[in-house]
Amino acid sequence: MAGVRGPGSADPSMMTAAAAAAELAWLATEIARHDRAYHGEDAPEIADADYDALVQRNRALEAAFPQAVRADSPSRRVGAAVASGFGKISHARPMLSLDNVFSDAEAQEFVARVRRFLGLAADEPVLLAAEAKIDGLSCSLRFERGRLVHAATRGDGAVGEDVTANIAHVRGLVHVLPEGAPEVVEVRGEVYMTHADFAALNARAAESGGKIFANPRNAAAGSLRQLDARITASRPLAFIAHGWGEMSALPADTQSGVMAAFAGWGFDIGADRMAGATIEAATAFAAALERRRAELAHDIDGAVYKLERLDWQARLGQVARSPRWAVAHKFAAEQAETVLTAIEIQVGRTGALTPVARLAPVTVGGVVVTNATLHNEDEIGRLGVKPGDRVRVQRAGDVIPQVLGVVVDGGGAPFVFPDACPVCGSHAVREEGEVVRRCTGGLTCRAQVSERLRHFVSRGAFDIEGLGVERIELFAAAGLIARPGDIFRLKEQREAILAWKGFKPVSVDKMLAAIEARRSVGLDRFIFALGIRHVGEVTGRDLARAFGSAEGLRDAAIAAGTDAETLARLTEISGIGPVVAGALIDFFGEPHNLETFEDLLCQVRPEPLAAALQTALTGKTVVFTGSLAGLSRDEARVQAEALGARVAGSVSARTDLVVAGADAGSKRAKAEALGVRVIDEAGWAAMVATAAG
DNA sequence: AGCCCTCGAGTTCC
DNA sequence: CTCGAGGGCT
Repeated sequence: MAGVRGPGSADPSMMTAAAAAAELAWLATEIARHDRAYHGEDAPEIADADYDALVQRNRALEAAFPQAVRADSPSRRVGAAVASGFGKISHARPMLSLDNVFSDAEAQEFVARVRRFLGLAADEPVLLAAEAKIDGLSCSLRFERGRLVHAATRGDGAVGEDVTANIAHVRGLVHVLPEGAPEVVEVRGEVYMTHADFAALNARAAESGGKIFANPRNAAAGSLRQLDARITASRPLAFIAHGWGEMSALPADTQSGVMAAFAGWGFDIGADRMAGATIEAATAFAAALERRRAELAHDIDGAVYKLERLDWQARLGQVARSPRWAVAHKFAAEQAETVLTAIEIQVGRTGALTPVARLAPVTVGGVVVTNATLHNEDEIGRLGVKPGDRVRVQRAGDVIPQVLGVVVDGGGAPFVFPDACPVCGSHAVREEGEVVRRCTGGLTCRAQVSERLRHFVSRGAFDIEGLGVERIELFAAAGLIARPGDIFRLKEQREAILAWKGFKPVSVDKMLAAIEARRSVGLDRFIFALGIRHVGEVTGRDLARAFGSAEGLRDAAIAAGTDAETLARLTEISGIGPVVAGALIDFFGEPHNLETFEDLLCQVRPEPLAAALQTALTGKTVVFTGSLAGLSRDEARVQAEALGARVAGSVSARTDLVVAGADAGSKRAKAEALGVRVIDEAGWAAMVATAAG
């Protein structure tokens, strides 16, 4: 920890913001710990008066430094919700995952894509930083004025868990940065356990009857996520840095340069790395690493390649889940053989029937696998698998079990894919040209109803803590919940729920508090939660931006059903084409959906997205035409969108600006005919510079 | 018409 | 994680 070991007594008005932030971080952890002890079974550790002193100190600091109030501030928590465990920390920059490649050819393709996006000349070298990909769990360490203010797990990428108290004894990281380090530094890396430490830990556990971990990764995760930080301290964890989040200044202009600076500050950055590599050198590095895999002190699951030039990284930006400037080259997955005992059919929220292979338990890559998806009807045919066959399986990307093919034919009868829903018996049809077969039962199908509710409370949607799949299904089966709005009326059923076996007041109240907290929810989550076909997290966000309110979306979708002009406006939104627009019209055209929607709106208030930065281009529609010399189409689109503009493909009366590159043809002529403003590439570059600056 | 990039929807195991 | 499909280019 950054030297904060107890409640300070300094007068808040005399403190620096960084000192206050550090102390607030400590207070948040400490108060949460006492709350748990108080609400849970453990005996309280401190007197009530001392507890009150902590809370009051927290309040005083927050009053003096309102900008330092934490997302996980004790003063913000509702009642028993504090007993839920770790505090939450919002990442200043999202913690993304990486796109994967599985061969040298795919790695080459990654570089080709980078070249295309940046519009590089063929002879321009693209240099990479390559490093071993450690199999641990990601962690972000935030320093302000050289002091560690918090440590957070990745969580869902946007919000992680506060493990500040748990990293105190982790090897390979520092708690205070040297003089001259930037004001704000977020070092990201992997917390892991070596093979030797893992074996020793399990040996100790075996003697004392403690928990045996399946592999070092699980041991590291289980050890870090201990509510009692003293247990974590006794576990041999280590940290290797691999990147960064928010930085008020960068100590170098290349990936490897920044990492070298981290090493200079005392962080372990790992020995298995290579700077300034061509893609050929990088893949050779990965191949050599794979050969040495068994000799390494810790588990790795591949190599990571990142563009060295940070200015290029910034230009490439990211897609929904991962940056465009980095890729993980995964090693060949471990394989195993087992018997496929049965093929079962699951029903998803859209009614899709998905076949799942039940397998005789087999260990693959350190984990016992018993299930594997078979994706769809065609995949079963392609693989030629039948119940009773001996099959080869692997964990794709070392995670998801996958059936590769038949090793020994078991002689069983071929699997016949059902044409009726196994849950409700309704007809299951396969649309022309589609691969999936769907149950037509709709809301009469129990599986679809509970899967929809499950989607509603899922992580990207309402994300209600304490209300998981099991409880949702239990409440649905008991008739307490039929549609989403009912969740917000559950508090009226408190007594009924408490009468059931296995429901204690503490946990029920915690759940009810979490439900209450979600009466205010982001509009993007709200739209995603509705479960409209073809509308996932990203499209939900796009729609939230475009309409600003749930009612606005509803009205537009209803009007678009009959009005061609509204429909045209809908499909002009980037990412919305005829199919998605049709799905929106269908959804709001269905009286039952509309009722459910209105009912839900009586219970919750969707909040419009925080206003994006206002620039000269916010809300404007831009069209690019002709060939651009300094940047690719893709990059131009990303630039425009970052400034709040929409990029359209064709010029119309609603176009605000046309950027005409060399040899612009009909679009430019049309823009001029319509009186739309036309600028050239240099004019665009200037506009981006001013708007961004 | 065809290609590439994203996204959505399904899945596993801890 | 993987697959298929939608959207937006060329």
